[in-house]
Amino acid sequence: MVKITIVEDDSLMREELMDILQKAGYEVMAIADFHDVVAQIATLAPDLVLLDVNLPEQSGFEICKSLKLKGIGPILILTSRDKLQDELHGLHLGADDYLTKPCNRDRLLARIQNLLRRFEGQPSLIDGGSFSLDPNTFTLYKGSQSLLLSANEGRILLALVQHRPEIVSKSTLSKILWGTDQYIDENALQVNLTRLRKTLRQLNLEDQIETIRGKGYRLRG
Amino acid sequence: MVKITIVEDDSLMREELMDILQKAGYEVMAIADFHDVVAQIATLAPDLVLLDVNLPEQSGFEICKSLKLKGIGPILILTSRDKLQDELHGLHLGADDYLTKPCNRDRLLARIQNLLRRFEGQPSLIDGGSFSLDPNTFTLYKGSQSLLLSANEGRILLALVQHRPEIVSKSTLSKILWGTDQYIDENALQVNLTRLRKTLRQLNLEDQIETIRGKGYRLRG
DNA sequence: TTAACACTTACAGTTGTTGTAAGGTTGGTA
DNA sequence: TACCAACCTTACAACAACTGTAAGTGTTAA
Repeated sequence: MVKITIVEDDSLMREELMDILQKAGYEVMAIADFHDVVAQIATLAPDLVLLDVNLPEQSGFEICKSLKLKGIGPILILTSRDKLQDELHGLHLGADDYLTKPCNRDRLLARIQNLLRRFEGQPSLIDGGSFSLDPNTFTLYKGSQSLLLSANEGRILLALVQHRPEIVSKSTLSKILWGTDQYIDENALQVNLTRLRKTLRQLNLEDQIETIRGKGYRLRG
Repeated sequence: MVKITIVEDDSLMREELMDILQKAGYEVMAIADFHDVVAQIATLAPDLVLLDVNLPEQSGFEICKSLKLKGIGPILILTSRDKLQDELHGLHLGADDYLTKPCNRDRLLARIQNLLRRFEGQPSLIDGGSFSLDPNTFTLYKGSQSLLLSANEGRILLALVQHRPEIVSKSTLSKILWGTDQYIDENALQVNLTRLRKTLRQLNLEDQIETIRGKGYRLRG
């Protein structure tokens, strides 16, 4: 069941939206308390957020920005009038789509469907700053390019991405590769790092991995 | 340099769009010949397509659909009036955003920026209906799951996806795998199909490939 | 200058991918 | 029901990719 969270202070409008969405088969939750909206939404973990920009406590734009920073899903912004400034502002803050009130039922549902489709089929890639990594198949993406990492390359890079931008010790990497940090084969690890760097060179990402002498490795950014 | 391709038959409008985009720092290319637009765009490999739906030769919607099937995106659709039906139709065909003409300069640029940002980190996956395929690494995605196909498996599935839902003949597949349809090794192809199906079973996608006796294979949907 | 640390390259064992071969199953037709 | 062509499955060996080992060459900081 697809979950949608509505953030709208006008109770009449809110009821109408809930009604439309529920009849369309969505599981709808509305925010009633406008303190700390971002935390509430994060807890609800909806598949889509319907966000009015005119709110009592906090600007909808602020909320939009915070949600995007937390990597929370598609956001459809609602605004009362066709304010161009509002629209531009919202888009720049990372809103995924924009709709003016009062809104046509079919248009609303079409926009929502479109957003959900866009995000649903998307794999859950891990953000590495200037690239993304599929943690499952170790497919590496940069812009529209993609390439495959071998199992060892992928496991090392994944560890680095997950700890970014902190240092990952050799013993940690050793544990990841061979399940133990007891008897580290320093050289084997080294060879695998060389191989990873060589592969990353294909996407001009070689200098992303930084060596911290005596400590380990880390990803820039 | 970000490349944008404009598909617009009204030369006045086209010039204006080109001017706006060039002044904004984009590398702009316009389609002049409206035969086989999709192939032209594929060759240009733009970072974004600005597509008018009212075209002489072929419907903009058809082009939109074909582009999406080829994994080319993002697509910003232009339409003359605020036709709700056009908008809904476009969104359902996978357009990524929608704008009415005549369009405000700032709004156009904001929409484009937004689309580019959205797609920047994103890999260009090809939509296979209930799954997506990275045409480069042959990584297969379904929901949040992903797995890797071998080279042969990937090439077969890619061909099927690109022709969906039409039938792909054995000789076509043979040409894709071995560069020739002259001396088809029916059995070798068959074995590769069995292997692909077996792999797809892991994501419950096995029955996606349908056998058309005497003709070839096709993807459902 | 030196010793510890970091990096590179080549080689061989292992694993995964692919075409071949041989036999089984299915579906339309008489 | 019996037949045949089309389709499917499995096992095997040749081939390519990945990985650890070994034996070196650079680099850094005291």
